[in-house]
Formats: sequence, C-alpha cells, structure tokens
Amino acid sequence: MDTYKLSEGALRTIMQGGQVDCPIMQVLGSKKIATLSSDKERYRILLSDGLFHISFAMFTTQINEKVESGELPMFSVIKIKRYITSVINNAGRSDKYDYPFNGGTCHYEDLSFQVVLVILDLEVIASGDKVTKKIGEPEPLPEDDLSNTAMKQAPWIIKARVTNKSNIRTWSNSRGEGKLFSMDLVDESGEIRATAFRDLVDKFYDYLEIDKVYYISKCQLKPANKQFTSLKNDYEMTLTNESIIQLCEDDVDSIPQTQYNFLTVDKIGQMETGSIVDVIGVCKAVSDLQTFQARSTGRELKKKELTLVDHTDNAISVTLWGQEAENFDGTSNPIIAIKGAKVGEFGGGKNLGTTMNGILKINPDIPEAHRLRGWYDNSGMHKEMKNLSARTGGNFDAQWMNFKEVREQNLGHSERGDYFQVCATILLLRSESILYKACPVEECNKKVVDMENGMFRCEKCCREYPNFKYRLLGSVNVGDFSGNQWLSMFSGEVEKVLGMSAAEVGKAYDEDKSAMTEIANKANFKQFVFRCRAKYEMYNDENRLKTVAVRVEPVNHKEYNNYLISKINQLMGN
DNA sequence: CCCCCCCC
Repeated sequence: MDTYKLSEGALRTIMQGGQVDCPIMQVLGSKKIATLSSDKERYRILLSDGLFHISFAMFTTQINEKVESGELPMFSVIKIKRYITSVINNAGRSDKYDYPFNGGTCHYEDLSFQVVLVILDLEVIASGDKVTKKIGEPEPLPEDDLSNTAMKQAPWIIKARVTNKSNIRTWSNSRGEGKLFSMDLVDESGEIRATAFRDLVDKFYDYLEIDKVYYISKCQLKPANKQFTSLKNDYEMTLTNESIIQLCEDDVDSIPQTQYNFLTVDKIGQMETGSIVDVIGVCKAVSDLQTFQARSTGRELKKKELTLVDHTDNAISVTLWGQEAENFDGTSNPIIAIKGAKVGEFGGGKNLGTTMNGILKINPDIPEAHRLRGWYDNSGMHKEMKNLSARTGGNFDAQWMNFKEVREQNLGHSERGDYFQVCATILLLRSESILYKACPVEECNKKVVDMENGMFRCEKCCREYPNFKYRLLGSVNVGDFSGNQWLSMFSGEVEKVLGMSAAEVGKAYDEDKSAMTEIANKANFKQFVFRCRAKYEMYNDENRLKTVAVRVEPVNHKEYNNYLISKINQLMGN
C-alpha cells in the first residue's frame, strides 16, 4: 500500500491567517449541512493535515459535485490548490464564549462565529478507496487558535480605545430631525470615527467613556467625509441595531492613546481656511475671557485666545470656546496638543479654533510635548516669533456676495471700506488709459510727466528721472447673474487679467499704438474671483462710490461651490 | 441620517 505525506501543521497556519502553498490533506469525513439561503447542497468536511484536523472545511458548489459523484470518499488525499478562510456568523446558537484575545479574555454571550476553510480548487492525489485509512494521529486544532483567528478576521469586531466622545447633539433639517453623538476610536492599526443616531444614542452614550477600551462589532462602514474629520481613515462607522459594544478591562495597555498627525506651526500658515489639523505648541500667552453676542444667532459666546508657539519660531492664535475657554489656565506656559483644530482667517492672518470634534490636551505625556518643553525653557521663550495671525492689511476678510447683494447692502460707508468677494465675468476692460508711464522708484508708481526732453518728472518725488516704468490701470465692467459693476484695478491685478506684464503691454504700445484695443479685449469673458473694497470717496465735490478690485484670483471651484451650496441651503431654510 | 462651531 502507498503512503502519502500530508502537510503537517498546515491547518494551524492557514486558520491563523497564514498562507500555505498547495497543502496536501486528507478528507476524514463529510456531512451534508442544512442551508437556509441556498437551494444547493453543502457539505461540511472533516479535514486532516496529519497533525491536526478541523470539522468546518467547506467546498464550493462545483467541488460538491465531486463529492456527489463519489470522487471524494472518506480517506481521500487531496492537494488544495486554492482556498480562502472566511468567518460565518452562527447567530442564534446562543453559545457562551470566553474568547482569548491578545492575552486577555473577552466574554460574549450573544455573539458567536466560526472560521471556516473554503476550498475553491483541489486535485485528488489518491482516492479514499485506495488509501483506506487515517494517516497519522491528527488531533482537533486547539480551540484557542481558532477563536483568535475568528476575532482577528471577523470584519465586524474591533478592540479599540475611545479617545474622544462628542456631546449629544440634535439636528433638524429638511431630511428630518434626530440626535446623535460621535466618538473617535483607536487601535494598533489606526483610528476611525463612529457615530450613533437616535435611539442608539440612549443605548450607548453613557456606557462609552473616554479613554476606555471596548470590543465593538457589527457596525456599518461608509466613506468618511474628509472635510469634517482629521482622523486618518477613508471610512467611518455608523452604529446599528445589530452593533454590540462590550467594555474590555484586560490587556488594554497595547491599545494606543490618541493618535496625532501634528503639523508644525509654520505649516499651518500655508493651510487653506477651513482645513482640519493637529497641532502641538507652547502656550506663550493667553487673553482674558471675553463674552459677546454672536451676530447671527444672538447667542452669548465666550472665548479665550491663546498664542501657540513651536520650535519653528512661528506663533499662531488659537481660540478656545465656551466651557473649555472658561476652564483654561495658561499661566504656566503649558504644552497644548489639539487634535482636529480648524484653520481660520482674519484680516489676512491665519488662526486656529477648537471644534466640537477636536480634542485639547494640556501637557500630554508624549515625546513631542517633552521636546517642546525643553526647547521653550532653554531657548524658545526668549525668541522672537513670526506671528502668523498678524493682520497683513492686504487681505481682509471678504464675504462672498453677488452684485445684487452689493447694491442692496449699500456698502462703502465705513471708514476703512467694505470688503466683499464676487465670482464674476469680465464684460469689458477699457482700453483707454490702460497704460501709463510711472515713476521708476520701486514703491512710488506715481504717473510721471514727460518733459519731452528725455526726462520724466515725478510730482510725488519732486524729481526728474531719465527713465520710467510702464504700469497698468484697469477700469473693468464685470458681471454675474444678478448684475454688473465697474471696478478699478491696479497694475498687478490687470496683469493677471491680461496674462501680460505691464512691460510687455508697454512694449506692444511702443511698437503699435493701436494695439491696446486688441490687448484689452483679451480679458473679455474671462472669469475670476474679484476681492473688492467699496468705499465712498469725494471726487470733484461729489461723493462717489469707488470699488477697487484689490485682488483678482482664478476661481477656486471647490470653495466657490461650497459657498453656493450654503447659499442654496439658506434659501431652502436648512 | 451629522458636518452648526460663532466675534473682531
């Protein structure tokens, strides 16, 4: 009689998630099993690798035919050419399980599952009729290994630490109303956000505590909206009626605490307004608590502004709100770590604000904090910082508007002018007086008088120069769906609109004085975002509204669409 | 299914 060498130990490797290439195994038995969802027959196979055996191997339907046609009698030796392991849910079996997990134990009463080996393709090495007996003395694969595998492979169970939990919030909009809370979860592999709605809030909110570790199973996964989270995960979880959450008190040290993706302060200066970032720095200064009314809601708001600095020698203002502001004490220059701070803009400077989803920690016990402590106490505290929140003056906060709103709101009466930005199309750029000869002095730009003797006189500098520089002056009619408006622009903005430098336009003029119309026409029907300052100014004894496009930029469609969407929501009363 | 997070 022939002897057959089986792949001893292969089952343990496979059932623990490992790979074995074409293992040789022996079929020790098969049993028809009832299936609810399929009308096809299924077989549960007792399978041996000579060392261990398992009783929950399965064949695909095609291979089942081999069983039925008698090609796989008991004791057959097979080469498994393709296989997968899968977890099936035995809900309803109501077994009590103590699942060993990462050295600890997890108790489940209502959750039961099984890892099965599904054989996709096989080759019969020897028919059982020929082999006729069990090879070796295989024992059942130890339960511990299986349970571990089940825990690791089941996509619907995680062991994670709750690093943040929101307040319960209610909402009401056209799609309905309800309440919700969300939490941040962290395990060795990463982080994810989970949200519970409506009655699941009552079911789980009090049970879940920040910093504790839980087994969480059977949640829905959906793509995460990156706009609203700084967590590094493409998905987020939604709790369902099936979800099971179980406190885990053993072996929780291996589950990490909050995971940060810190940006240094200098980098925050380059972030777009509205982005969500993690930051760590030293609280160099803190304002008093300020109380004021929100203009939009009339609600009383409380805030504290602190100045955060780091080893890049940059400083940024961070606004804390409400309770967090009231409780904050920055007198000892603590290290502040914030996960999920929102980048804002004011007067051309950048700032940060804490948000509902963010976490603020004071003097956290993490390496970055210790490094910053050392840096600040040794040298940082004496250094001069570049303040990213400083108002640059050239870049004022500008509300999105359309021209109808500009007209209706009667802008231009304030001392420093009223700023707005509008997405509009150039209808006409006047070609007359578009070009002028300006003082060659860097910062002057005053129009010079041609002395007709090769010299150019600047009235501002009270000097004559042998040269001049060309500059542009724009008078442009721009329109959107609601109206149009004459704007004036200085040289740099006209250059952007024309896609030509002032020197190039000047050269074209020198070569052909009639070229200006054609050049000005290049601007027509181009679309830009015009950031404008409207201000009433006296002109020939007449108080006239002057609107200057202080900055012309290509349309940032993402930002503009966000504005339009919020506008639509407003109109719908959301 | 939320996603408002405020002010100068």
